[in-house]
Amino acid sequence: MGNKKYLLIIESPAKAKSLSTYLGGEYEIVASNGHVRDLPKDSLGVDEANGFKPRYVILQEKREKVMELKTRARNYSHVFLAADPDREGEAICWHLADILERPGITFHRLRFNAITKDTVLRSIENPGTIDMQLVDAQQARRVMDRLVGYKVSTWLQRLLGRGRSAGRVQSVALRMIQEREDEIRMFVPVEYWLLTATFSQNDSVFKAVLKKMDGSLCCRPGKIPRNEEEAGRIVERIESIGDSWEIKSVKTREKSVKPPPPFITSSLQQAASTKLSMSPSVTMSIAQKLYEGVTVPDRGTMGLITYMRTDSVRISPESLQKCRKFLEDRYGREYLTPKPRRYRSSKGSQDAHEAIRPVDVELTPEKLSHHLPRNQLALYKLIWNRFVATQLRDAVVEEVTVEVGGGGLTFETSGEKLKDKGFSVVDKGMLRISTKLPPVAEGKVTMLDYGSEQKFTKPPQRFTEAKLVAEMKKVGIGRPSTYVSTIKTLKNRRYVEREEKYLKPTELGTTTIRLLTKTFPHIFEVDFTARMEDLLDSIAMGRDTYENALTQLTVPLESSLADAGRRTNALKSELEEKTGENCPECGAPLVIRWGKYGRFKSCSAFPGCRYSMPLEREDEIVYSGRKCPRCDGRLLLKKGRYGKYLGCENYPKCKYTTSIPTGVGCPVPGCGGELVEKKSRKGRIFYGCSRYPECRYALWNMPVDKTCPRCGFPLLEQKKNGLWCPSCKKKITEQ
DNA sequence: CAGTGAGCGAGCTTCCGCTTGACTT
Repeated sequence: MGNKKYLLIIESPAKAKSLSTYLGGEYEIVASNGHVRDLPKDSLGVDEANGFKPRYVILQEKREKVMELKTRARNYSHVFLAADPDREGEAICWHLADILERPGITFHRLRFNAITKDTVLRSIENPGTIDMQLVDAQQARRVMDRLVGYKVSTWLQRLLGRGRSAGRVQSVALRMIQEREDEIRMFVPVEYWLLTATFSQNDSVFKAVLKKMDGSLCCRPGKIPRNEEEAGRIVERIESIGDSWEIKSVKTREKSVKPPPPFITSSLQQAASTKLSMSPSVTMSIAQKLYEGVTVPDRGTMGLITYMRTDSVRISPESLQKCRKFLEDRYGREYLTPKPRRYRSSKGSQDAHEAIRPVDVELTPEKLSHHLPRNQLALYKLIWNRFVATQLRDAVVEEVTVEVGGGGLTFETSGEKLKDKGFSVVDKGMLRISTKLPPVAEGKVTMLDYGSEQKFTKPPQRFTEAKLVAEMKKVGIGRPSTYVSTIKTLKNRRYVEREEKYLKPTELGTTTIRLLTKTFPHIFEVDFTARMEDLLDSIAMGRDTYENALTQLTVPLESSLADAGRRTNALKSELEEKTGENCPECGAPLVIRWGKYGRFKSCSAFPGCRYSMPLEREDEIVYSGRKCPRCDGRLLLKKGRYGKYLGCENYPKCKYTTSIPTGVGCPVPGCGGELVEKKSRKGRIFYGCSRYPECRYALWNMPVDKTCPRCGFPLLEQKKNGLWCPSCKKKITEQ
């Protein structure tokens, strides 16, 4: 205390640390660690009859923190509240002021959206007051989520057992996963054929695809040829043309490619997923470490990146200047864009933070390479590259399109060539270029070869976690701080499962979302959140009131709830599957119902009769008549933490387990084992020998049908080395 | 790149959004 004059409260401890370097000894800086007060957990906490008045309680886990804040605040008559300059931040400030209020204390609201000395000092010279309209908008958001969440979850639990949940965000996310699944299921592949030919001109050889026949497009879905017969007829026509093929045109077109915008939470998760195979949750925890900082020799401990939970692509002017200076020194002025390239944030963005960028461009990934763990370095590099690329000039790609004609048929091929590296000078991988074409010119060509290929249109892919986040961001549900936890909730509730890296709905998930969309058609759709956001904006702008907006928003909810209440029993019996069996105790029909742990067989006379029986589950299915090699018991298909496996029926007497056989023998000569499906610690499926650890043969994909040219040993396919012989311990290059 | 296992249940837990450490899953 002593020399301190003011108390300043901010959300994050890491920000508190940086602030203390800018503000002199007059300020005592404390972090609130996010929200400190919320609606009570164990009751609705909203007085609907009284203007939706909320009742708040101190968060259990923040009791100590609030005590600390109160004690500290006692020493000051001026308290600065510096939570993020957005809706949630405003509410945090108001809750804090409400808690710390006492005679003789004055609160000042600070708003800065980048932690630089300039912005912080400027905002401290012009402090404001708490914006109650913005606070009301947040309260309306909070209360609406509570009303939807608790009321619908309670109803859902009557149908599907305890623990089930529904919410404005999670249920729409589940719906997106389900709708994608439905599309895949409904998908009808369309057959089409590609007619290809290889041509040569002087020393150049290239492959082209038939594109037009007698002036109309072909070789694509819905066009001719649609089957083998039609393809055959075109092949005949190609043959009849003989050697009168000619390159009709060689067109070149230059296109410039802009660098992608700097990272925000969702795009960082997406890029880390595709380029580094990191899940969104892993990405966020690594990013958190980079943000909190690492110790760099000679520079002490410092945060390496700006805040990682952001939806803004804004870049602070200071860092922009520094970045451009750095790039000028490194690559020369000509590599820079003439004017700084700026990006505009999308609609619905709250813009409280900057984009995710390196705090100091001078700290290049190379400089840090010995001070960071590998995964942190990889993520930092991704962020650093993406940031500096924004200030570099466009790349230029030359696209060459070649048309070969003969007798009414036109073949086409194209290739790309990099004319100007532009921004990709920092990382080649930022630009994807298709293959080059050899040099050709208009005039005669020879057809060396031709053929036809059967193709089918492909169904859309399931969402990866990162793709789901990208989609949520696109439609405006969820926030940077909640993307990961929403997915986690869907998994915890057993609504979705991960298969490989893709999300798919479980039976429970499908049942749940069907019930919800049917019963609450206006709540669990993307438009509901959009409408809510519009109303929240109106509150913030003073065009509407808290109570009015909530009244409007609860109309569709209440009418659906009333309807749901009336239909509960009907829906409940609809969900009950008949078994055709009768209860052994009372003779009433047996039905399948949903319980806490999934479906089970129950007497329809419940609660009069309490007979119940577990369903025959997957783990009770005998797996293809295989016997346990230790005790001759039957092997059962089980589901464990690491996926499916086979276990002996005599468990726990016999603890034999093995993985799922593939029916393919182990290729190691004289081994006699069989390849089985396994899951690595990271969850990836691979195939290994059933005689492990005596035989250590293993591979990522199903056996490659190749043997070592030196010793005849079956080859492994390795990501790093390609084909690799485990016997010679050498990399094999294919001939 | 290598592990795995319970016998319940049908109404009292559930939401979204801010932040990090917390110990026993």
